[in-house]
Amino acid sequence: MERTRQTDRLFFALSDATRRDIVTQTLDRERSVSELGRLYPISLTAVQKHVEVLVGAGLVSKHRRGREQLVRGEAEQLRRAHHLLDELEALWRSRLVRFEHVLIEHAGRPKEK
Amino acid sequence: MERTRQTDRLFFALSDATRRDIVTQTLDRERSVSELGRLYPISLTAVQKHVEVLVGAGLVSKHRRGREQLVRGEAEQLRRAHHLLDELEALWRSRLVRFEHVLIEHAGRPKEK
DNA sequence: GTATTCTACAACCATATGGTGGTAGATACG
DNA sequence: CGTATCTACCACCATATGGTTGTAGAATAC
Repeated sequence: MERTRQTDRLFFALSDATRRDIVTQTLDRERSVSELGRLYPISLTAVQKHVEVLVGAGLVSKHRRGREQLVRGEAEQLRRAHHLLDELEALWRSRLVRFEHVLIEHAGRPKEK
Repeated sequence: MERTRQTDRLFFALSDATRRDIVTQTLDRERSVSELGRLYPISLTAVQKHVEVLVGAGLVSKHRRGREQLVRGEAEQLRRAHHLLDELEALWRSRLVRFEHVLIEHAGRPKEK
């Protein structure tokens, strides 16, 4: 159930274009919050909030260097999102397999009108 | 930009546990809205709203059969979500590759103190 | 026919979200 | 030192979200 909330946060964090871009921008090299702020036409406070959402989802991490706060994209968590989708698909597949199994069972018996 | 909004909707739709479960429940066989309503401890109206969000994201489709509205999970769109994550990861990889390239360039020169 | 079921839709409410501006504390710069 | 920069935090606002109840219309069941 805690895991569920984490999944919620992960997908929610990915549901905003600015946040997705922040992840992209910070995957190759760390960027300070104010540096990120210059990339978008919104206030620095707004960017800070987006970063906080991403931190909560584990998609980026923050750590201080002097007066600035460096943001780094966490590729691991991206893979986790991937894995979660795999699980959904796997769930689907297992259900489909069961469904086909039922079909086969039925096919084994003479069809009734 | 329209594509971006669609991506927003897709991830947002996945950011709620009830909605994810609805997708799971409707992937193997169609279920009516009221049938889904019995699965969760919330009002039928709330379930209807969740279904609408999923329809907007393309994760399920709805079609009438008599008085009931059948909901079917769309595995294709799940795969699209998968693909979008792949793109994010690819973006990350290409950036990482560039970064490593820079490292190699630097390694080619004598280190300065 | 009447009654029941399934759905849609409207109104409403509490909270969350995404944005703003302002203030204040650290840190770096000249 | 003083000043500029970076960040955190607070209050505020508009809108979205997730939930409720209630009403009404269609299709089915009896």
